[in-house]
Amino acid sequence: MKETDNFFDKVYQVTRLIPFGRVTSYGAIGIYLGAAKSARMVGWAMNKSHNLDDVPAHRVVNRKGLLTGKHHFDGTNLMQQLLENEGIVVIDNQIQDLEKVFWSPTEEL
DNA sequence: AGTGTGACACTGG
DNA sequence: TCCAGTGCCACAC
Repeated sequence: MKETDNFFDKVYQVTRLIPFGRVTSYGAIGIYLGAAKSARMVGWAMNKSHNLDDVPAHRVVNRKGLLTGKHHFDGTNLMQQLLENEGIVVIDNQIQDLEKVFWSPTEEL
């Protein structure tokens, strides 16, 4: 077991804590982890999260609310479907009313 | 030990 | 608002 996974583990933890019908950005998670500049790492962690089914990566999007990782999901619009299923309006991989569904771990967690 | 890479974020034009 | 370029950190090879 590697303790170095702490970073990734945290990412998974926060991602799992995302409330239903809410989304967050990689940067927000990075800030919460203390690595705001490593927002890219968060995405990498998500890549590994594919191994885990407890990580709702579909609730994690970039700062623009764009489903950048959708392509990485199932290769289809599964990510968007999941978000819409939670009441989030997604058009063309772009989350609508992002301000309303946005969830900040640093503020609400 | 070094290089390449990435599901980003920020700034400037 | 959008496009392009830059910085940034941590992981994989």
